[in-house]
Amino acid sequence: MNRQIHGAVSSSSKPISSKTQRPLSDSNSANGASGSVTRVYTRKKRLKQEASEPLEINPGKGVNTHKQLRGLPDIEDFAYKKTIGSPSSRRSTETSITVTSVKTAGNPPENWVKVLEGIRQMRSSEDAPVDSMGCDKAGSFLPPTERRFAVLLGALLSSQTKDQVNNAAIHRLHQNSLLTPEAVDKADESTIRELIYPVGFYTRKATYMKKIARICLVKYNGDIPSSLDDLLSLPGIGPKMAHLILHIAWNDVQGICVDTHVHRICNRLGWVSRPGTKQKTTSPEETRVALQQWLPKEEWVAINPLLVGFGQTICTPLRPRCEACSVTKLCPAAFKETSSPSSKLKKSNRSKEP
DNA sequence: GTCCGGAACT
DNA sequence: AGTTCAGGAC
Repeated sequence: MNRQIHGAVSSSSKPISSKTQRPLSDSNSANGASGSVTRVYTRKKRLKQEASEPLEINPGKGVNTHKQLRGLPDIEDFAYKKTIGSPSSRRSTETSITVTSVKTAGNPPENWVKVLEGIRQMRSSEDAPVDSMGCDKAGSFLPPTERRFAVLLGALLSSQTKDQVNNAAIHRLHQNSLLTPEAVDKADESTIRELIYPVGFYTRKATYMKKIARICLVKYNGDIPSSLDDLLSLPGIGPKMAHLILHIAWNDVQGICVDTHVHRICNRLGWVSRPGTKQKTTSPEETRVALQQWLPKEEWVAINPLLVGFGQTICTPLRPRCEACSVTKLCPAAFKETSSPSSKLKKSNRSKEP
């Protein structure tokens, strides 16, 4: 039924089931960091200057990354934190911009429309956790700037976390007026950590939240970045979340939000492969680039919730329920991963699969 | 490749 | 008890 952006939504591949919360144990309410809120950021990895070509992404919207970050107090190091735009992501972005004229850079797999329709049908008859929502609904009641910040936080917190837990955490932050960069910047990290618990990796995420809040304040005037590269430069925000945030917060589709489900399913369907080969792609990023080569842009946003839900209910990572799938006739991997007990032995035997 | 912090499988 | 899963940092 409804398929919203899915959001960072339950990235949980686990079949539904509930049971998460657990009382906040005092060992988690560590206060060791409360005094270190303004700690000095350690110098991070150097930007891997592939400085040759000028990067032009999202013209008109983006802020020019490196230069503007240089010389800013405190957050300076973040400018160099990540490799901004690997060669592949660069290419993909360019592709996305020209997609209307090129339409499809690569050859679409046969029957992809039928497969997609089949999956849509299956999805409409089964409920998947992904339907319950994630960061796309975060802060929908807030004014735009605050809503965007809430979306960003929702995306950050949602990974490895059930929607319900994530939503509850966002709710607690809101109750404590901690959904603005100003407030988060002022709050103790330990306070934030306790409020967001038990989202996955809450300690790291509390740290990221503090850093992100400061960056938003200093560099983006209290808003969140609006370009892909600037989002990627935030700690804790990688390709998956960056594209998701762009979609939801800015309604800007620069790329496909590829998570582990999309990655796995596209490979099973034979929709993507390593460039120039027939081998499976080895990372979600590689999958994203390959998928963007041929999938019409109109499908870029919908593909994520669609495949995530499908991956949670039928095309599961382990023992996919091929018997319940309506597109097995079009799937090269159908019935080939019927995990049998001794998965160990099995795995080594089938190192390579069609 | 390991870590993070835990849930949910086998 | 051991393994798998998941996004990102390092």
